Amino acid sequence: MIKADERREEIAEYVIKLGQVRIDDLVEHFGVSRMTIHRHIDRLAQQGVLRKLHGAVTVQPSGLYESAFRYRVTVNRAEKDTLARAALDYVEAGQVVMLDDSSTANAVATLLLDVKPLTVITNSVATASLLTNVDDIDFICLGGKYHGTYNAYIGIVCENAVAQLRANVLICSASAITGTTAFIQDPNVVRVKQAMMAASVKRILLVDHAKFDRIALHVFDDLTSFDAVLTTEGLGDAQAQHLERAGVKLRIVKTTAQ
Amino acid sequence: MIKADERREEIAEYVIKLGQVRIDDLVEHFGVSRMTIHRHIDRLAQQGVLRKLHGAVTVQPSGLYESAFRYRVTVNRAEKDTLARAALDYVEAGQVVMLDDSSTANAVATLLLDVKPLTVITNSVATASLLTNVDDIDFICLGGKYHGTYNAYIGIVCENAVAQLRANVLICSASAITGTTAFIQDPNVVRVKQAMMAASVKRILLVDHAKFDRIALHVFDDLTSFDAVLTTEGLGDAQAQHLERAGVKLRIVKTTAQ
DNA sequence: CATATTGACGTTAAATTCACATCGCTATAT
DNA sequence: ATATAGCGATGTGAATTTAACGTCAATATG
Repeated sequence: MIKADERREEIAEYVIKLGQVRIDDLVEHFGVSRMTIHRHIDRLAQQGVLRKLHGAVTVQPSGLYESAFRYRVTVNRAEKDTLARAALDYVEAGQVVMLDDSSTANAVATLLLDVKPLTVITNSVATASLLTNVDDIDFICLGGKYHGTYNAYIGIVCENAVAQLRANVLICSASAITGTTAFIQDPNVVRVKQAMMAASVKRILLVDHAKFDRIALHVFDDLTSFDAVLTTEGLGDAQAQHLERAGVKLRIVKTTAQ
Repeated sequence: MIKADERREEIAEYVIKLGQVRIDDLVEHFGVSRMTIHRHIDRLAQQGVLRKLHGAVTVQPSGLYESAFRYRVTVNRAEKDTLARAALDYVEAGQVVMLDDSSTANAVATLLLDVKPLTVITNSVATASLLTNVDDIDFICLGGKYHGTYNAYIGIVCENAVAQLRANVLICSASAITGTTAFIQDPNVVRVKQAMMAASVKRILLVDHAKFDRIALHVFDDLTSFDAVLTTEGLGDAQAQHLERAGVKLRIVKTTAQ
């Protein structure tokens, strides 16, 4: 288990060093079976470190080191993946999808690689580097002032850019939920997200259950504004019923053992 | 897929070396069918590396292939560095600097890391990843539709973003120069660059001498619109004098042996 | 008109996935 | 202490999918 993680890290470093490597080279270099290499790079690709081609793997275009070592940090990855997979139900090929700068939305982006063709819009740098140079995905980056804390572009430039666009569906997250209100910590981020809400026909909110009964500094929006609020198991039945009575389109996604 | 990539690279090198090659020669030289050669060069032409004639292929006449990211030749690296170093004379700490998506401007960005504090604006993905998370550099990314050929964001979203900003100095490049006119291959790129011109107080153009006496599809601007036009040694004296008489603020930068 | 180019289709070779077997380790019960 | 059940990582070979290329007919070009 630890050994596999280390092996993956070795593979990632090797690929990052060479930029692009053939699968057979990896097989030879690491002296394991082709199947094992596939399993490793599948996982690395899912984490957004590498990209799988046919017969070869490449590194993600930008943010190399960062993403190379980010895959260790993976907080709540299983829950994020679960939510992300469920979010795919709201996306169809050919649509315009807007993603915010949350790590949950980034998880959705990795899955969107299989829902082509698609136009994707985001202000997240991590998501941007996932989606550049993907065939059959038109990618539009929302510019703005770079903010390292969020690894995203925000500010008035970003808000104005959003206002010029329209998406079929917005997939986003929030910092905290209390009652039927979603909160965000940073006021500038709130403005960007609100602009995204206004620019999207359908709006999906992804929040793991741990975000409930907590507050953050700024009000983002009411849960009833969303066409679906997806959360993970662990929300009390009473609370779930209360939300549904208040008109929230709640959907509790069961964690799928995979 | 990887094999085809390598084959395409071979073809590109072969054509670049010979300048112009007949399709049948490629068929014979690589020992594959005519259809396959066509498919390869179609893709290379789409990437802007080659140009298709009837029965033959040539290299893209305007040096566009330099910016096709995979084929960005490192031959002119020294000249770009020379120009970039000279461009630093026009930047002071504390200013707002705008950079276009040229590889020359990207070279400037690497040097800007030592001129802090600074605010930098660009639409180049390569430059963006250079400047994120640098202390004392405020970075603003110009969003827009991602274009893999230039590895940059362009389009109307980008133009509008530029229009919201003002920079002390713009540092940019062009595809080709004829007389006192600077050209760019892609019309959408032209619009972004023109917006950048309008948004900057001072404008600096960096072009190596090989760009002179060549044309590209679209007019960018007149050389007299720039506050300085920097180029490398190799421009004829007569031509230099002619440009200066026409009012171009020309500066020929000597290559520093380093 | 001759030749170049494109498009549709089939073939082949290769890569990838899938189902299943094995191995090694750990935890737990006897 | 030993046995053994469980889990994860790995390997194997067949089945499936995908990419690359060639052929030929239809179309476009000079």
